Amino acid sequence: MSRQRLLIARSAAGMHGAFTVEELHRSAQDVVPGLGVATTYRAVAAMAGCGTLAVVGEREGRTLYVWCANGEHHHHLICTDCGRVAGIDCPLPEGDAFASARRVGFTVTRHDLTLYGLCDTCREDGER
Amino acid sequence: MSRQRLLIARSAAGMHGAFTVEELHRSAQDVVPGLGVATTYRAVAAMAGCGTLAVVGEREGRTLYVWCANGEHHHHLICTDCGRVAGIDCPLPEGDAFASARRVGFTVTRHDLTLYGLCDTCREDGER
DNA sequence: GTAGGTGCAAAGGATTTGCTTAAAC
DNA sequence: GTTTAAGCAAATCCTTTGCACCTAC
Repeated sequence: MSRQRLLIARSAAGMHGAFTVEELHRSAQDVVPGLGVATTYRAVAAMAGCGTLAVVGEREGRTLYVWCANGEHHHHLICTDCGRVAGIDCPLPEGDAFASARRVGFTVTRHDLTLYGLCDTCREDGER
Repeated sequence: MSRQRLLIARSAAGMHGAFTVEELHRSAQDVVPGLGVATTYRAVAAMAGCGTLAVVGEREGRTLYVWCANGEHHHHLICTDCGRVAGIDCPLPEGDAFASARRVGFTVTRHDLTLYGLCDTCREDGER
């Protein structure tokens, strides 16, 4: 692994909440001056491919990612105000989860779930 | 509502499974020769805004939509082979669904869930 | 040594926007 | 009559790609 990829990964791990490629790139440039955009895009693609980054929606046309070292199956909860992210266990009931899927003849192989809401800080700010 | 929007909506309703804007546009052009791409994009934005269309992922950089006349809260199950779509009830347990969310101080306001799998036809084709 | 990564700049391509004309109500 | 949308083309802008050079192993 190259120095750049390592430092990009470290920057990603240090991001607060969800981020765009552009934001990650800016952050990584603090540590790697002259870092090319393409390099960041390629690093993001690699990390997304191996599950180290996860897509959690988009903001104004830009894909949002989160650092996601935890390899277990889980989902993300995004604060719609500040972008803070929390990982949560899969809340889908195990066994008969997809009864309605079976009813229509489908076999479920994968699912994407993302929760949106307000973190405690932003909720309090809102009430103020 | 203009003739074009009506016919675009009708085309969307008639699409088999998930579709891109481009595919919808081609389909709508069969009924509205000379239809502009921008018109289709604007119609899609309007329909997505009022919930008549739902986003269900993407294919090669193009956003995938499904026709979604059912106003009730529900989710979609997409066949990864043929793109066929089935609407399903929300499988998230009502009451204590988001215990882990509360545990991290979040209030959940919204969630996106999309299931992927194989429809009966494609599963049988695969086994053959 | 060689396979994979980097930087730069140019290309690609989906989506949006400005503007004028035309249809809806 | 006004407001809303259509159609066309140009612009936008995120993302990818080609290429020559360099770094990791």
